[in-house]
Amino acid sequence: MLMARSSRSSFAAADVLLPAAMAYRQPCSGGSATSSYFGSRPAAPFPFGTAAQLDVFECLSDEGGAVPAPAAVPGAFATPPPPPLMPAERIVPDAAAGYNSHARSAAAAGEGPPRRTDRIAFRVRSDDDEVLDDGYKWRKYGKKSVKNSPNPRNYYRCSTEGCNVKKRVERDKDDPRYVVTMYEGVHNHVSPGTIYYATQDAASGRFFVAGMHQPGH
DNA sequence: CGTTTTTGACCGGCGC
DNA sequence: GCGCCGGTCAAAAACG
Repeated sequence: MLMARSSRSSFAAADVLLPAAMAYRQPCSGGSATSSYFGSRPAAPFPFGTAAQLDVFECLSDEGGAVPAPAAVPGAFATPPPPPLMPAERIVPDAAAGYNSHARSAAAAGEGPPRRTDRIAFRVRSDDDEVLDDGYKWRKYGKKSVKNSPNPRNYYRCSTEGCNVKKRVERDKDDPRYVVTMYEGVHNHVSPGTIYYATQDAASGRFFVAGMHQPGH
């Protein structure tokens, strides 16, 4: 079967600015593009452009459920999954519930204290592509149809060695124009296509994290 | 030729 | 205990 690979998401009109961690995806040809399962049409070179319509519907952790958006990383490394900088436009209870359920299972699976994981779910407007290209390189390792959705759920793992970040992607059952992406874990490396650096404002002491695409990469 | 995708099987948790 | 369900594995195929 011929699969379209390395196609990129093209999203509808922008509503919300994307978090810095994912806002700048370089259109580097020939590599490191997030693999795509459903997408098959040519897409914009910049999947996000400057922004995309995005719903961050919940940020979950094993410690106490919903947590506020992760603080910006005041350094250049250990870039977290795309942090929700914007308030949720809409809560998607089913998907969040499913994720909570999984969190419980994961915690119960091992003995001892529940492991700390960072879980974030996004809901992104995407008419024709399933995969949210966030600058990391993902390897698909599973696909499963889920009970309450006509759409299959796809499982991805960060293909960088030693990085155990996972994400699952499924189309919103209530509104097929949206794609729900759930991240689990924190990358222990920099995005392959992106350099992040931080500068500190002398006056306020605030850090500004910027993403720049690496020249020639 | 190395990497990624595909897909059915397998496994563990949970509810009944 | 059993069946359902979601998540992962792994071998083969496909792709660049």
